Amino acid sequence: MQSKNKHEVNPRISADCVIFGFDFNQLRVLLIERSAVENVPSMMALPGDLIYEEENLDMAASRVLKELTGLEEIYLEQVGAFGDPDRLNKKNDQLWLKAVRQDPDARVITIAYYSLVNLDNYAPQASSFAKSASWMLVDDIQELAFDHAEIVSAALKKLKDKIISQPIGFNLLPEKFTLSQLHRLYESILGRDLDKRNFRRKMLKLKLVESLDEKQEGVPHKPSQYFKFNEENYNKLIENGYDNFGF
Amino acid sequence: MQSKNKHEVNPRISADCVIFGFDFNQLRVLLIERSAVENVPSMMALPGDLIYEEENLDMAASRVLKELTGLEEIYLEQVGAFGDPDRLNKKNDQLWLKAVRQDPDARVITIAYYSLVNLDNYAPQASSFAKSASWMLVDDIQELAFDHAEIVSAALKKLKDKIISQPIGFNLLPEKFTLSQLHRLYESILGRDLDKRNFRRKMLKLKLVESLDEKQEGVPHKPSQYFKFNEENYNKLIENGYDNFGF
DNA sequence: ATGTCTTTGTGTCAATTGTACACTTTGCGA
DNA sequence: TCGCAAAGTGTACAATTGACACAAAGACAT
Repeated sequence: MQSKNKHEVNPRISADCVIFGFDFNQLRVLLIERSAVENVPSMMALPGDLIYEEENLDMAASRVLKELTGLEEIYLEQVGAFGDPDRLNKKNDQLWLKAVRQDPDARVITIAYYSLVNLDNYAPQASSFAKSASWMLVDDIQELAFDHAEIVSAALKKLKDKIISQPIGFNLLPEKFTLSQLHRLYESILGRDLDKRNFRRKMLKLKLVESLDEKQEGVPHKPSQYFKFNEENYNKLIENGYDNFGF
Repeated sequence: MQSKNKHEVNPRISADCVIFGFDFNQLRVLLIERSAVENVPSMMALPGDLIYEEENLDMAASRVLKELTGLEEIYLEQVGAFGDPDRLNKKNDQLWLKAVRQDPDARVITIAYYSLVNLDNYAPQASSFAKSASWMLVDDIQELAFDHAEIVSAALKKLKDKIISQPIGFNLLPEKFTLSQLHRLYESILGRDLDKRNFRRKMLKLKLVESLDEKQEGVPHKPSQYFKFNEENYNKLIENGYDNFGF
């Protein structure tokens, strides 16, 4: 590395979080509403914050997550860094920054993360940026503030890649769940239909799920068996070098 | 995002490159020698530089790559951001920074990239940091400056994941190559043996390689057929949603 | 010219995995 | 008791994987 010269940039660094949740039917992302200012209407954005001095990048992302959802020890994975010089330069983004920020022209490089949370555990927090957070359907997301739509796409792509090689989907479900729910979860992440029988066969053969002595109650149809994730078998599988859950 | 407060950090941002090459037998990484100062012996490090004002992250990595190798339009992929507050705090790293840098205590967050180059095209450049660059065997890399060993590991992991789903390995080879070379390339990246016949069968069935009317000459054994990568068929394959080259 | 050396290049068979597909079961509620 | 809605289940065929061994080509040395 070279010593400092006039070309070098002195940017601010933020962590932005793509927080995925699953409503038992569709995949959702927790977005916050960026306030309206003057002629700029409000707009959805990813939660995020600048990184603190004593923090590493993962800690910053965890902090954002905690402030917004109250959750800790959540599955979290880095998506990557987004740092185009003009990533904050769309017209409305500029107007908004000028109205709100002390240094609206500062370059901001963001480190993006995605996390998987169980919607049941989500309790909206009264943090400064959580004024109006909402779980948007991934498929409905249109325009977002800054380059956040691009970040969501990258996060989703990463999630798709990951979920076919590691059963991280369990993080989106409660401890007990039905195979139909798990099936629907995989379909909604991958964006395509999966054969029900083949899906079940695979999950059961790998022994990643374990049947509980409990069934659904009060549903107007045949009640479903509950299952739980078998972490022990999962660890055995990956120890033995198995890394393809292949859908 | 919130407005600035005393906790926020004002780091410098660099791009570091893990440049992979293949010597037809083993996978190598291009490292530079960090100069010795006072009581700190010289040490190998990744090439990198701080990011300039008008540059995006990919451009910074390309620039580092060009300055060191003279190469442009090279396969380049982001590994991720490395930003632990203490990533520059090992004792020797601190001493070195104090001897060399104007602001040795500045926090530096680095965006790591890996790139794949064809060793034949490599011509050492006389850039400021390229004084003594050398292609080290990946398997021989021991201690590196800062957290660079960790970055190399992460890059290699990413490369392994990628190469089994996309045939990016061709970037490490000249235009014409033999199937044995390609075979050995996959083995050296994945770190395990692959059955020769099964490997050839798969590559040929996918039509990713195309036989040329040319054979090796002057080798003291049966000469090998030359092949080239068939990009057209590759594009057809991925258009049709095929994403598993599966080794 | 003959033999040796080294690497290339090739086929088959069994096991596993993927894929397509339809009907019965269960419990609720009308 | 009937209808409804989702759960749960098996089979047959195709495709892919994985294991395995020997002949062919050319260079070189004798």
